[in-house]
Amino acid sequence: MVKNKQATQDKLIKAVGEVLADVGFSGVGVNAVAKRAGVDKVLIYRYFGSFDKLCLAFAQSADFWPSLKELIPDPEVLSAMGTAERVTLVLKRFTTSLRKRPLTLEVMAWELLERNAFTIELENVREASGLELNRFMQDLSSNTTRDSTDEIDWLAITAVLSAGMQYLALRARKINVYNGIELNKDEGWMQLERSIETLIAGVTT
Amino acid sequence: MVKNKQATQDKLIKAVGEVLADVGFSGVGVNAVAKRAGVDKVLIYRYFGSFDKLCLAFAQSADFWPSLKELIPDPEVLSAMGTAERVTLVLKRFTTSLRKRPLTLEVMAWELLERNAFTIELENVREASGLELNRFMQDLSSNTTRDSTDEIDWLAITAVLSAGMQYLALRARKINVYNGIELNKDEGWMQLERSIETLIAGVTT
DNA sequence: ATGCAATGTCACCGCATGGTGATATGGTGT
DNA sequence: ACACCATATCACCATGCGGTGACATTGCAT
Repeated sequence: MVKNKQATQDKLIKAVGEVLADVGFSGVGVNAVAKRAGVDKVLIYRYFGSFDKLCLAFAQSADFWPSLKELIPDPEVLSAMGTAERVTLVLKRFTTSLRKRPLTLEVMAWELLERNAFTIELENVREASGLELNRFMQDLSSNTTRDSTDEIDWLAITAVLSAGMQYLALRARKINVYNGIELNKDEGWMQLERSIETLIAGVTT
Repeated sequence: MVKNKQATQDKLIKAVGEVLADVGFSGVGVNAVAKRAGVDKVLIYRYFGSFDKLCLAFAQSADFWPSLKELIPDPEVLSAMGTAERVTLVLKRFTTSLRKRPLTLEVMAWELLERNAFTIELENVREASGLELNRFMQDLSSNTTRDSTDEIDWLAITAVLSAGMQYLALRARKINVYNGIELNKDEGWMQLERSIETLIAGVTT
């Protein structure tokens, strides 16, 4: 038995993610996490105060949500595009980033059912990130030559489309088909991407 | 104490819905449902075999999912429209019908996290309903004069858009704002509907 | 009215959960 | 070497869960 507070804390935080990944949200609890960390559960209360606080620590530690620079590593490239192409590209990247994060998806699904430390924390990160992204996109737009797309409600349009891709990413975890689209195959997702292209392109013509 | 099998079964089935509505999915269990029905939980096992089967009975009893004739009570009106208007209208109706069903939304959210009697049954109903709807829409289209919209991937487009509205309906239960859209106000939803109009109209021009 | 199956009640089991107090053991400064 | 405090362990509690067997009551056919 080695005694090292920091290491134990880290083990606990890591264990939350592992349990979440292994057995899903329903298995995430004091006993399971402590067992997984190979540590007594009482340490959760000693070091984090409560289980919720531990969850919160985990939510802050991992990169749950696609960061701005993950979505837009190349602002100068984007700024050379028209609004439609730019929005399309970012939506695609957003979807891809999301699908790469099984833990985020698990918590996002959770978020639709319960409000707890996890979901509230993710919510905060997401809101901040969304605002940042919108601001960024607006800045890019204002640098672009003004065109016929100015009076379009991009906020609402991206809301519907990003919500759609999020929902499909969530469903894909459990169910393979939605409305005839095969969510378990890349072909299905390409089909969806093409739809987004078509939809957004149509708006600007 | 009155003895009436049928009445007791009905009480149990009804209680599932009440518990689900009151405390959400996490409270749905043998004990809570039996208590709510004012009946001993052993009767669940006697009459339904298992708790899952009771849930299944409930899922089948309620009108969980918008029926075809709820979405399209007026096929002759729709058949007089162009494809774009028709798809738009049905999508709007679909959204409205969904938002009126808090229990369905609860189970749909549940569905993204767990597969159980409830969610699997709803899944079946939904699949059947979706197929029926798609077939119906296709029939309507074939009655319409052929136009430039023929080669469009309507399946994928309606998938994205309906998925988006579903996700937003789910989120609206817990969180009031998404990407700047106020999901707790009718104005927000009208904004979303207008986006759908714009998007679909754009595709066909 | 009587007998008996159908219906409903109750008490209990094993198990897992979140949470806590007393206790043992390791690391560290003197 | 010792003492001491932070660190970690263990045993335990109350509670709620799904599930089951033994028992009481009702209603109905004879």
